[in-house]
Amino acid sequence: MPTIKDVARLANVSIATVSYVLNNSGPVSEATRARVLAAVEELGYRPSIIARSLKGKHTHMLGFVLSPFARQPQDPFFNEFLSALADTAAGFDYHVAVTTTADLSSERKTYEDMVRDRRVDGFIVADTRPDDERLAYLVAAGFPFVAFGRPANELDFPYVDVDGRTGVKRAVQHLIDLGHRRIGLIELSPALVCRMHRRQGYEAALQENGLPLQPELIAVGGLTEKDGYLAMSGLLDLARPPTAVIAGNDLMAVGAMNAIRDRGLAVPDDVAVVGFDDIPLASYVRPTLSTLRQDFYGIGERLVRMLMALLRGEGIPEPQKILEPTLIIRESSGGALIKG
Amino acid sequence: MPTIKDVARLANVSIATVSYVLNNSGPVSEATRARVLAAVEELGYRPSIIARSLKGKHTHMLGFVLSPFARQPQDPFFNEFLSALADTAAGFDYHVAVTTTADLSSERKTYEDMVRDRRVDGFIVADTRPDDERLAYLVAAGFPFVAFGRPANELDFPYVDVDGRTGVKRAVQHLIDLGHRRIGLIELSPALVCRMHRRQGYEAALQENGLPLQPELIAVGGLTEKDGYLAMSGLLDLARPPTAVIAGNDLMAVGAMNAIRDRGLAVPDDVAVVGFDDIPLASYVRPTLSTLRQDFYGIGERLVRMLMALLRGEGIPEPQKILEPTLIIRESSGGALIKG
DNA sequence: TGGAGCTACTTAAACGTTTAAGTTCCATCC
DNA sequence: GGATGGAACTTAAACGTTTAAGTAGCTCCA
Repeated sequence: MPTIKDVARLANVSIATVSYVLNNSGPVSEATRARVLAAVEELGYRPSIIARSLKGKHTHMLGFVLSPFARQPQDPFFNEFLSALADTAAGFDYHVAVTTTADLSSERKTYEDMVRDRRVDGFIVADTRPDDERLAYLVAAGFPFVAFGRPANELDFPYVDVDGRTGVKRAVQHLIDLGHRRIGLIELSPALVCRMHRRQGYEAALQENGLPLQPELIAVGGLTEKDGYLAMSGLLDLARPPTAVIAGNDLMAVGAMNAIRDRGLAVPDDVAVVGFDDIPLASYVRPTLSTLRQDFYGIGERLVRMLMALLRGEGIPEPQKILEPTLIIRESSGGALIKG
Repeated sequence: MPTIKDVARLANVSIATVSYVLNNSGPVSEATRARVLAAVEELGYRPSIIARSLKGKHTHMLGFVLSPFARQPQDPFFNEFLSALADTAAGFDYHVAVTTTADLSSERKTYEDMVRDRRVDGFIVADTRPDDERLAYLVAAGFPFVAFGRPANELDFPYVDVDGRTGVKRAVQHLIDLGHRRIGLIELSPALVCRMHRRQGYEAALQENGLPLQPELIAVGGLTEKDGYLAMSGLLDLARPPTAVIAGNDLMAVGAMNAIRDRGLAVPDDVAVVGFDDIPLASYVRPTLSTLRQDFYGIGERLVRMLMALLRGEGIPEPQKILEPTLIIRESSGGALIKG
């Protein structure tokens, strides 16, 4: 591996001049520049980012820590999101370092270690939580980061979030328009901030349509297919079960569909189902799943751009961006039938 | 951020002594050791891996490049696999750097860049291919790596692979035992080495049972649900369609099930289906999918251990390890019915 | 009594960059 | 014609480690 010294020797200049040429950071004559560049080419020289990092105080690495939730291999969000992170970072000559945490209790330590070891220049944090230790730590430490999701409290940091309130409201309206009056909600895990906004959208839609809020129709869900299955089973055990249900994510929606079918009932004829996310599974499953689409790739891309701006000390145009999810009507809500 | 100098000053020793204490690499008296350790503790000192890397020539980073195939967000393999990589690497104080490539043509360059920039100490390569440029380059460059998948040619490197031949053979036998005589095969993309072994397993099983090999029952598949759907549609268009089919992966198996259902036929009564992988989807889908389970997490873990041994210059106990997939019998093959 | 041979250190060079500070040379100006 | 200034360089320090080489002091033995 040739170093800057080899280049300098070959081009008959000092290493400083080579550095100036490479970084366009000093006055160099055209002739010398050409000579240096030729030497670089001939040797196939590439500067060592390690040496560069030692001087420059940055690692050209972005950190992404898989939360104990996201580590559940069922969660396909992470696939598309991480591709977006890596893709976009590459455009800035950055890479993404992925880490895991065994459990919630060691999570904070993982972040601390990454910061103290100066492994990364900044973090992308996903799935904000109420009382989020990660956010609290990073804000307190003044370490650069951006998040997918709003804070539950008044912490100030750049984020991108999806407007779950509007999304769910729209989905409930869709079901109401189809004639449903008893609409259930299978909630996301309380460990996620976005659960609150979705609940608000549910309540707002009922209220606007003069429908009563019936607490028994709101089921504590979770994240996985099994969570959705169990929650739906509970709803079906009700004296008067709902005729439609909205799930906190597609995985739980599929679980709900399975629970409905296992009771000998049909989707959407007996119970209509709407999910949230639009993971690939939503279109594989039969009946295909109506859902609220989140553009995970686009969100990841936007987050990296925000973080890069932050690292460069440039201003972030829209430091707190809320995106609208789009309602995708497929078979499971029965909406397509009405239209056809 | 305190440096080794601060520790040395506080402990009243030279920086070399601090380094010796930290690395257990020199003779130090107990008293001095205690003093240094106390100073480290008091300052919250952590060595800079960057400075360490500059001296030591290693980055404590492992590289994983998402291939243009795996980047298809449908592919859930990558989820579990990457978690395993990150988890296991963390145990060795290593991290995983994830990169993407836009297309096949730029893939080799991505590896070259990572190597020349000394970004990582070694690579984990997934999904080996016939004429694999990545493997050819890494072997030629003498850069440390391990692979998930065998080479198609005679390249020598450490790998873990799954015995697709035995797996598929067992699945075909399972279908034959259930009475099937016309068994179709929806193949994986020809871009994957493992396609060949699975085909061999298919042919071997037919031969052992005295069944003729009927080329029209072998469909060119691919990777996605859609590929499986199209391939199955083609098989169903045959004058005498198969009564059972094995797909190269679960995604295509689900596509095949959807194609069968969309024709008004039933799984497994009209056509039995077996997949490969056992991704979470396999148990969500109805009927649940019989499949050959690959332990992606275990494979990732093993690969990292192999790579670490390689980097440390230790010998690798089983440098070319073939794992057996296990046949998971669920509803889609009709096998559970017979048992019940 | 004067090494030899240890232990327990310290000194200083090295890793490959960036960059502040210095040097040389030449053109320009009063 | 000497000062001024700028262009085009070079020198050397610095980033935070590791480690080879050096040194001081001690014990032990011939």
